[in-house]
Amino acid sequence: MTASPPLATGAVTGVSGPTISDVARLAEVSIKTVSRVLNHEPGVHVDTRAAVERAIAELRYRPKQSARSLAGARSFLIGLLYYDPSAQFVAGVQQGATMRCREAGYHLVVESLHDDAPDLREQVDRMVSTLRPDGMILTPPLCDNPEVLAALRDSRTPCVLVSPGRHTKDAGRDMPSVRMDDVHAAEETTNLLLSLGHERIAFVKGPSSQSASALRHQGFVRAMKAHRVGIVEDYVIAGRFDFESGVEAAHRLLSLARPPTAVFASNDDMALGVLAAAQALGLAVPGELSIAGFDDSPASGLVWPALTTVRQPKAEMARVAVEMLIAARAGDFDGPAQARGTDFHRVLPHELVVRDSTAAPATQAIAEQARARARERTRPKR
Amino acid sequence: MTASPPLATGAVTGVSGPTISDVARLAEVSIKTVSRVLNHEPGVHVDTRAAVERAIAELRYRPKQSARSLAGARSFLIGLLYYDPSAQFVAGVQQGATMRCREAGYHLVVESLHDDAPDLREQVDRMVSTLRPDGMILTPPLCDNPEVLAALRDSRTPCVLVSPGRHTKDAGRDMPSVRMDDVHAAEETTNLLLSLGHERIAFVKGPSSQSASALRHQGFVRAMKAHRVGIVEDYVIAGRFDFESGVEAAHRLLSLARPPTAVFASNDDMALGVLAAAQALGLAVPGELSIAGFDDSPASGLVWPALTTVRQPKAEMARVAVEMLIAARAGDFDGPAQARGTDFHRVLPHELVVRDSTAAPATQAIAEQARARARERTRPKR
DNA sequence: CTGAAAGCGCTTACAG
DNA sequence: CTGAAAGCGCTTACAG
Repeated sequence: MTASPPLATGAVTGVSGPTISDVARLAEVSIKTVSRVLNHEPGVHVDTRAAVERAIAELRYRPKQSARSLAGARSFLIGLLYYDPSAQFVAGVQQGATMRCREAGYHLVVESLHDDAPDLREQVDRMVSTLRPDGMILTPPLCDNPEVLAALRDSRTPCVLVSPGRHTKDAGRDMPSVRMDDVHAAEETTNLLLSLGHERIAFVKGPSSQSASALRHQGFVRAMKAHRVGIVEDYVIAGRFDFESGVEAAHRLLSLARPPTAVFASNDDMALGVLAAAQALGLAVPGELSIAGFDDSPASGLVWPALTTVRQPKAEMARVAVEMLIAARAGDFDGPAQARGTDFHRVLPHELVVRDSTAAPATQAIAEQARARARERTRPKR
Repeated sequence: MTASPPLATGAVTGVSGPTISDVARLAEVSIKTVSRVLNHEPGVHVDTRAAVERAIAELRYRPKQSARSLAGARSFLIGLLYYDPSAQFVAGVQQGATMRCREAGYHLVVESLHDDAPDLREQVDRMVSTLRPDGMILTPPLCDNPEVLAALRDSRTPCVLVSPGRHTKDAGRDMPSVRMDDVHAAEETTNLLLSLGHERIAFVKGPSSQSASALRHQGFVRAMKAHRVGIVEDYVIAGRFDFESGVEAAHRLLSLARPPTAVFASNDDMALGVLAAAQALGLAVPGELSIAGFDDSPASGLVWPALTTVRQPKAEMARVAVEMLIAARAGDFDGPAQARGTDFHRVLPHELVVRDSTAAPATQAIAEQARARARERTRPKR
């Protein structure tokens, strides 16, 4: 009811901002033409386009996501589903995804779901049906969860799986994916140890529930066989991808009559456990024991000595995932299905990060002596 | 044009799902009444409400965010702005925020912004005007960035600052905040070292650009003064909150004629650096040197010995932030301003995590000897 | 190359 | 306690 204060031309309600009509009025065209410019549709005269763009800039106009979403087929929202929030892996993926989304005018909605929540399907359903995201990015272990995949399939939401695992019957074989080559990376890491002169190389496996475990072990075996170096049964230990199981593995390995000169732990948390245990036992790393990890977690570069490890292309995988999602949007009802050509399943390059925890094995005498010392200190776990 | 196949009652287009009209029809009420039930408005007959809820359940109906957002004042979207994606701090905040959002029927949109991007304001503007989030959560250092704060203030978007720093003129003194008591936490940590018998306690400061630095240092000073223990000037080193500056600090401290028996590094990354350096110099931790950190980063529990540190209530702060945002929504135009009472600035309890890197100082003789040994090995940095 | 009309699925006043 | 109408700000067919 109060008279509005003098405002710049075209200014509207101070709070809700200019609309497409304001732009149309200023540019002296219809809202349909503004819409065409907004969506980069072809068939707009270059002068008209310029006029509209000028009006948009002058009014600082931004189309409202909710209006576009309600009227059209796109929501400009991409969902990221993950389980362990503290996981470095997710942080890297999220970083890549937000960057690529911003570039494309999309926004990233994140949801942390417990892998075995009773209402998991319900939670996924709710997100999809209320938000209508244009696509979903799934990280392990959710990208291997049949319940989650089924919910998403039913909703016809385009998905991209990042580092998915075993493709069982219910899994996302029919869904596009982005991954790195775990087998090859593990092979390279093993080759590094072999090339340093190690022959007594131990391997600490991950849990069988995670697909990366088998792949990394496979790479280890392949490299050893290629170099005709025997794999000692006692040198292959089952771990759980956590620090504690790395500690346990180290105790078992270092109390052997003939302990290994190098340990390849198939993720950094376990490698950190091996390192901690070795140091606690008085072994010098890498002088008396070489250790390699996998993941390039932040901690791997913060310990002493810094861990040799494998860097996963986390952000890159996410960027590619977002691109696949945006490309697959609209038009094709069965989304990804038709893209099933060359790049339905993408594999991105990784990087072997050689740092300070790996070196040539000490000469026989010194090494034996050191390990004997360690063995003495090893007490049976209670 | 083709005859639709037989479908269950009320079923609509397979892909877009049921609408509020479908629910209204099934419950034999108007859509307005369904809307009332959806929004938990009072003044709906209990029987009517029950009927509507039954219809909602039967149809598995979910209101569409975009339609609610376009028609109403809420978007059911909360934004989280952060800078460093790998930071453990952000991961904890995000975890708490997604959980609380889910409980409240909201969704979390994340945006990673570079603190000194040239188009920072533009980026914030774009997010706010296209998404119209009901609120924004800001983490350091963005919550202290005048440009970001100005953009948000202009857009009239309710904000909550998590762990904001110095309240300068342009800062968010007028915005609600959630934090922990850094001063008190640092005081407690110092008290722990003092109670173990340490008197020669060094302190590694953070960069002056970060507000936590001064607060933690203040807590250290307060504890030392309270116990009438002198603060040796050479024991207070300027760090940068990173691993490398921890290493440097350790080298400086351990090459002193009279080195400290304990080091309180004011964040974990620096404490990890001190630990690595000490171990590289052959010092036993905590036997010959006690080390305490701050943050409870994942790495702090993965090293050997595990670091004594302070756990910040990250997820809790985020939960509270989301609650403040939801509570402040609608009605009050100046949002948070009116809540300025008891809980405009909330302080949440932290936890001192005592682990294995702190112990009583070794007896004078042994300790001196150990440090002398270390001193010999210390080489001047080039 | 451009536009007028209808409609997406809700909430907001307003009326009863 | 309940509902009919209008409208949020866009895109979708469709027409010219």
